[in-house]
Amino acid sequence: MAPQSDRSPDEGQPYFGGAEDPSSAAGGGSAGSRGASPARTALAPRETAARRKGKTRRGRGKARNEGLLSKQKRSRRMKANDRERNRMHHLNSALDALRSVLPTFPDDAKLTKIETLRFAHNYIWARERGLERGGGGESGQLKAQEMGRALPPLTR
DNA sequence: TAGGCCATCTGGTCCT
DNA sequence: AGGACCAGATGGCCTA
Repeated sequence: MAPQSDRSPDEGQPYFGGAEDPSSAAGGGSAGSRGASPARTALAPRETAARRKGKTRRGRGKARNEGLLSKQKRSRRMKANDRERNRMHHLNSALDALRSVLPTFPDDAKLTKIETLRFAHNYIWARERGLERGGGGESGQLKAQEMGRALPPLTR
């Protein structure tokens, strides 16, 4: 995974002034393919595509009150944005770490965020059950497919 | 084209 | 005062 190094602090360009800010990169995220569907298994990360095109995710329009904000307020906002971005990157890193220990089928399938959380919950649940039954050891190693069958209440 | 997923921005709230 | 956390809004990318 690529923590913050993924994006330089400079990329947190202010957008107060303009609608489109080409200098800012698309987020250093994840995403791509999703679980079960075989068609979505080996896709290039979305961020790459976004960057290639030099697209930006900037702009919400809402508080785009150009120049109305005081300099101090603006700089505070920019800093807050930066922190928020980093915070989310940390969160995503943790999610990636979680993904990496979960069995998926096919192996290279990438779970979405919500799928990762739900699957982790199910996985823990299933393993606990396995241990309870004295299976322990290798029998506790559930395959992703099996996980799909014996799912606890929390599924979608 | 619609729907899903995601990154980012933003303002509010709570905490230190 | 400033940082962390959160949820809503927005818009881009991708797949069916």
